[in-house]
Amino acid sequence: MHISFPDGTRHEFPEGMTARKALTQVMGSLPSEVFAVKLDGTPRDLDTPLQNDGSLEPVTFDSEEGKEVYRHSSTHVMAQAVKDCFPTVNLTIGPAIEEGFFYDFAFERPFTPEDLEQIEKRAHEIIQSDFRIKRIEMSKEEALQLFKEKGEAYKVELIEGFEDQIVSMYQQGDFIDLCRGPHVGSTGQIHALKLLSSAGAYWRGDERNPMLQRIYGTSFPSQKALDQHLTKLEEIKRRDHRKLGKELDLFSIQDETGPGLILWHPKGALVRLLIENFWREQHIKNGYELVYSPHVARLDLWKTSGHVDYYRENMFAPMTVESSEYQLKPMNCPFHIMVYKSHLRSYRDLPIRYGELGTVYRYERSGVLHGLMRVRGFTQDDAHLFCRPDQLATEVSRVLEFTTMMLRTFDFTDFEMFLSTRPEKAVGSLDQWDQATLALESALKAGKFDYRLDPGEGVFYGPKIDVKIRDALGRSWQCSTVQIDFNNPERFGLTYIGEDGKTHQPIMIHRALMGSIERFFGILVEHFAGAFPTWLAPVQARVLPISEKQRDYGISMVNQLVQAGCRAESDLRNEKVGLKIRESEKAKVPYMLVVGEREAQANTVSVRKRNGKSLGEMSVTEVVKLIRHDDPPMVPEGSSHLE
RNA sequence: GCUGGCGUAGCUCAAUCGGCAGAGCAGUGGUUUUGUAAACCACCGGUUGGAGGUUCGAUUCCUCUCGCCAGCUCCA
Repeated sequence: MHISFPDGTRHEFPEGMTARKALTQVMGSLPSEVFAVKLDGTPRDLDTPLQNDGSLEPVTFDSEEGKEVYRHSSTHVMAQAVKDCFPTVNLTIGPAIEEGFFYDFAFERPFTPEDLEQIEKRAHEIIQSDFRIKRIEMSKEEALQLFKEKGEAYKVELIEGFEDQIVSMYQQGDFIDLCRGPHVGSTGQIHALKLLSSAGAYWRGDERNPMLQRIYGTSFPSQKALDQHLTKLEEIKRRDHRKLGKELDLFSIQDETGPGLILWHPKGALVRLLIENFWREQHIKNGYELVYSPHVARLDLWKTSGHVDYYRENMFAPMTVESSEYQLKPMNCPFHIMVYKSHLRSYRDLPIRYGELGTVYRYERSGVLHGLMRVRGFTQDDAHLFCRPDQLATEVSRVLEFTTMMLRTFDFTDFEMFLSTRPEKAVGSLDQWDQATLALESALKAGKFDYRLDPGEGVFYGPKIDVKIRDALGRSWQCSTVQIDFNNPERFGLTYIGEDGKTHQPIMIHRALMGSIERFFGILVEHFAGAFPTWLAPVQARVLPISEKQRDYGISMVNQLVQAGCRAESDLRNEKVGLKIRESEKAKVPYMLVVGEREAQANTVSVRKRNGKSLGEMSVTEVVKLIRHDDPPMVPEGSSHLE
């Protein structure tokens, strides 16, 4: 039997030798960080017997597969600990997730923080005991018998759903769990484990099923790596846009106004205005025409568009006005369609691109609302493109290009693209869906964008490309979306006159680059930790006189800056400059301009950046240059606004 | 919507077993005239989210309700 290794070597082994022994032989000794293997590319236990020729490579925490195996074993350790502490719990499922793991237990009450402490302590003991983790295979009948005896009803339900007649289990100490595997060799290979939180979760994710008690945790190969992760969690808390939004006085959501409805305070509103101005400018440059549309419309319009049939659960209830029903808009598309329909269109007119910062209202279940990220009233940076079939791929390509340019301007340079295909609840023929999906795919390929498939995640009227961005903490957010729609042109009877003099149906593209302004703004706040780049900072410079003697000089500096187009203000309070600096620092003002006796004499200001760096004395003209330097889109591609 | 936790001054948070609701910051008035992340003094500030109940007495216990937080489901 011949086995090849990642270094390109091939070795011969007797049949049935375990992967562990084979690796040990080849590598001299098995490094302690190796806890699993990949056999022909599939993760397996170290003790998997080798049966045929194939390839073998060691698995460590450094790979995605490795992390998954490691966390999966971690959750088994946690489950064992829970069973030890609370023998009456029933086991359900416990997978690895992106940054850790969870396990769902059926238990008569929620776990308290004290319970978690106790469980974590027990988990550490289990790790100390270094139990060998053994794979056991048995027939479905035997497995059912075993879990029935143990009273593990959920496990029985799971096994009953299996098609295979052979079921695998993993055992460590006296703990045995149904599991596909693979796992690390022994519990001692989990080095740093921490339980993070507990919460309710439904069995099989369905709210009609019983509520289970889920415990979240994470694990790392070293305490240091775990600590780093915990520090990052702290950083996420520190940057929370809800916290910063309050501290920086950007926006509020108030009980009296209603949940999920945003009040933009002057500073937040100014940042939003800057974003929107940039957006409008760029759209005009890119061949879009801007339109406005009302916030309500006759319900009939939404019947025609299909929203009443396909989107009702997300719509506010209709209202009756003069005995006809009106609907608060959940989307902008029908309006743009009506603008298109207001004229007879020629093939020469296409593509037509209508853009609007359109505010929509959607009913969201109360439990899902979250700061600016998930709200009930928000503004989409929406556009609808109407084009001929032969223009479709080009238009999608242009949109993708425009999207990445826009996102780069806001310091997002790391994108992931997803192609979403037909969902179960959908309109239109399969043929139309195939055509549209193909067009999106060709645009992705033309732009040389890497992308992944998201099967069944399309919108009811067509397939889409979603763009996710990665923020400064490596979290990904979905903002941009490009959706093809064959359906609405048909529903609304859209036409254009072709070269042949006959009527044809245009294809529609729905697209948003930032998605929702509210959400995008929230993402920006967290990405920059509240320290907006100078071009977006609500206050770009604050003049700080040392004493009241420089009051007039300070005022004249501010006036000059404002005249030159900078957003500047002064802090003339009877306070020490230390306090003024502290407060400007907390307000994340990019430039602090200290003026005292010396500066007033020399007609300069002393420039201090918000990162604490001093740039020395400068004239106002130089400061203006400094501030205007990174106005978009003069920012060179790929450069970061972050300090 | 569901499960659990929480709701006290503009903000951040105290208040023992049910016994006069308190501090820092912010605000206001004054003193100080200040050199790169907090000068000092005084004052003001509350229907303890709302409604009901138990009690001699409720921030505290109970019921309902609104909102927030975490998670589930869903999603821009």
